[in-house]
Amino acid sequence: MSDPFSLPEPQAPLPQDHGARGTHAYLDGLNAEQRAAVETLDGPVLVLAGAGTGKTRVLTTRLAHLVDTGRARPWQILAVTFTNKAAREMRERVARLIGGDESGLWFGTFHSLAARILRRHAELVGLSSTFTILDTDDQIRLAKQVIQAAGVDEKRWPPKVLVGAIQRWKDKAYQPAEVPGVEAHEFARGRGSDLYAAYQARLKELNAADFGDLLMECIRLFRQHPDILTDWQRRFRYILVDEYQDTNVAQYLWLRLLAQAHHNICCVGDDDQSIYSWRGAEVGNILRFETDFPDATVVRLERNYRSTGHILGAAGALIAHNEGRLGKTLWTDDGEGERVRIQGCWDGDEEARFVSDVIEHLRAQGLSLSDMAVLVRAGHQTRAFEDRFVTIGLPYRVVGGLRFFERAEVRDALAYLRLMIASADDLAFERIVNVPKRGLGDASVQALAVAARAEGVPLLVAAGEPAITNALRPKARAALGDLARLIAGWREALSHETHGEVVRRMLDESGLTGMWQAEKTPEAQGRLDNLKELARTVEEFDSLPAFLEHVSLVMDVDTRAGDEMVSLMTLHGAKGLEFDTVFLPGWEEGVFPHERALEESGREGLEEERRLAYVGLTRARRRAVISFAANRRVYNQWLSSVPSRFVEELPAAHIELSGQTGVYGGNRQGGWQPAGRGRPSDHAAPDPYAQTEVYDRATRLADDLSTRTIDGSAVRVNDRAGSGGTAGGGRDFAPRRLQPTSGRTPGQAAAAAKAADTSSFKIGMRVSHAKYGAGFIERIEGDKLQVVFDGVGRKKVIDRFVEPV
DNA sequence: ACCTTCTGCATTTTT
DNA sequence: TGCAGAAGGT
Repeated sequence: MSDPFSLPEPQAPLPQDHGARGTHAYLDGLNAEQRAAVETLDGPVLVLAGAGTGKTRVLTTRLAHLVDTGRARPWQILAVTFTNKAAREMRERVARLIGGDESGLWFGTFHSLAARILRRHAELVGLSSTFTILDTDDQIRLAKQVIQAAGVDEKRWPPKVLVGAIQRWKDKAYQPAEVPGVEAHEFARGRGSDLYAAYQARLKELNAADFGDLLMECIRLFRQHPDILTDWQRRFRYILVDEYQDTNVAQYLWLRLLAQAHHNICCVGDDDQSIYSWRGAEVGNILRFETDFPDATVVRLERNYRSTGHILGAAGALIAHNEGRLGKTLWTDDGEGERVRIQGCWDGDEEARFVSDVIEHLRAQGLSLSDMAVLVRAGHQTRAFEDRFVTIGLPYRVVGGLRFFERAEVRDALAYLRLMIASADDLAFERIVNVPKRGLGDASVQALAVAARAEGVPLLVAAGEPAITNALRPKARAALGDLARLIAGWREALSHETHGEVVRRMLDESGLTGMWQAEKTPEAQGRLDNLKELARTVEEFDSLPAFLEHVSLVMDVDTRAGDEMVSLMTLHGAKGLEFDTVFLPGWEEGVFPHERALEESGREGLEEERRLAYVGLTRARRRAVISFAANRRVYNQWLSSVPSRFVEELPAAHIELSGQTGVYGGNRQGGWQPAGRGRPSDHAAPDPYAQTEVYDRATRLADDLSTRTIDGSAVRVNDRAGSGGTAGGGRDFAPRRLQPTSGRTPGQAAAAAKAADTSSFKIGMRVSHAKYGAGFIERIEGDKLQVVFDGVGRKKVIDRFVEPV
């Protein structure tokens, strides 16, 4: 990886055009539309690329074509993606196409590219080129200080909310003075923009930028310094943008500034997959494209290479319920394939059981777990599936959950590193001043802050100056002095030791390692491992600043796919991915579409939810399985719900209903097999679509619950929904709250207690599990064990999946 | 200064 | 329900 602060390379003579159209091998196999999108090199191009229509191929081929025809050298091309993962993948594919010379390409996310530009000219926006990029924690801490300094009640106006408001303003590229009065009024009765201004001022003092600043300050730079803008415009002769439907106003302005001289901008997007409006994305940017670039060529990619006919049919019919689309109809040459399966379940547990049954069934047919994914609306929904998968020992991976660089212990270590690089990073200092504990509480830090402010120096500098800390207790003075000396020592060591060595030394000498070694909790080992991993990762970078830059901008760590595991992730996280089999649970009114989306954004919100459903369906290559539950335990309460309206919107011709027919509509189906596979061998797992067993159990449960714990409204829901002949109880039924019970029924509790004796496992016993490794038993309930695994934490497993160690 | 208890709160999505 | 942050006790 090259130095993040380096300039793009100077221009070099262009190679000759390799010849007439069509002689380029990489163009073979493109369809006519794709080819048009690739070969229309000059002028603005808008590619409306439906799901699975070869969008990435078009983008990468176009990049290769630009280089290959000699229109531009790699470093004259700016390629912008929405995620780091997309950038990585595309870079690799381009490298393959153009044979390795892709290193000069300016390839990355909006934020990383903007940061790169901003570093070059940081002084012009009041920063130095070594400015730090704040994470969310830092932002909130800073907002809190600003709120306190302004004497605003932080109970009524929480820092988190201010950060949210500032972020939204920055998404629209509003400087503090530009925030419209109405919006400024949203926070603290009109003080919003003042607080925003104070926040910005503080950022400059800290020589720091938050995420939104990267773009907004870059725009300010371009606007205030036309000569600099012109340089960059000349530099980037061609611009490519991926996922254009997800760009916000600031990103749009940024692009427009860069492209307005030559108009060689190619944007690829799909209005039907716009799912980030809540984060400031403007679908309108797609519509505006043709207004701002009147001579734009518009190419539609509608031929789908991913999914079967039934899946496309279902998805297409669903999305057709949205208004105000640009309008595309995906089609395929492939066969119809299997219909989209729709399964009603009694409750969330049954739904998880159902999904895991189907997965095992498919696995028994020889399908790979890595080709299957469960896509949920909200992160917490993965939990029910995790519990189930752990219970039956099914390997899975949660994608996009806790991220490495967001763990507390990693952030602490990073704060130390930041201080080694930049003394002025007060936020980092505050984070670690008492981590590990060194007897420096609030009082001491406050006193230090006062003294530092009086001297006009950063906290770290003040801590190291006895003359400044003389007002503090001797003990605190000594502790601060030690801390400052330690950090100074590491910084000095950077000049003659490798940064990897220094980082390892820092972990030990700071006491971070010792702190976690001393901790007896089961998680401690995992945290120590993370710190080791951090030190190892640091060594992959040329320098500490380069590493920190990477951390701030690329929060993810490449999760090794390909393992034999089911993927579990949110619908948002699944954008851009594809799987043979996709499970879409939780299709219930209130959950999906999400109640809050409707409350907050009305019809717009609904349409975005529908696009999310569309994204989910179109992830599937061969099989999509939708499910919903009639009852769900939310917190402490039972919530009864009706199927999502999206279920109803799927045309009968493309779907197949099954299961839970007593609650929601006709039982039309017996068993099924995956299409195109061999005959069912001896069923290792029961065919989950032959649902009589589940149905019986559900009916028993229904009787049980309605007599014991559910009041009349639940029975009404069941009756009403059950009388309908179709899937879906209708959009008229609002979710109904049922009488809360205290966790479980008395019968269940008694049964669990009784069963506890019969196990051969004992509390406190060490056991090991295929996925989680070793741990000790904390609780026993029948055949279920609650085990605290080392480095993983508390999990419930079934006893036959663990062995005594 | 640190630890415990308690309350009160939220539960959408994240570069 | 379960966590995070605040208050209160030692």
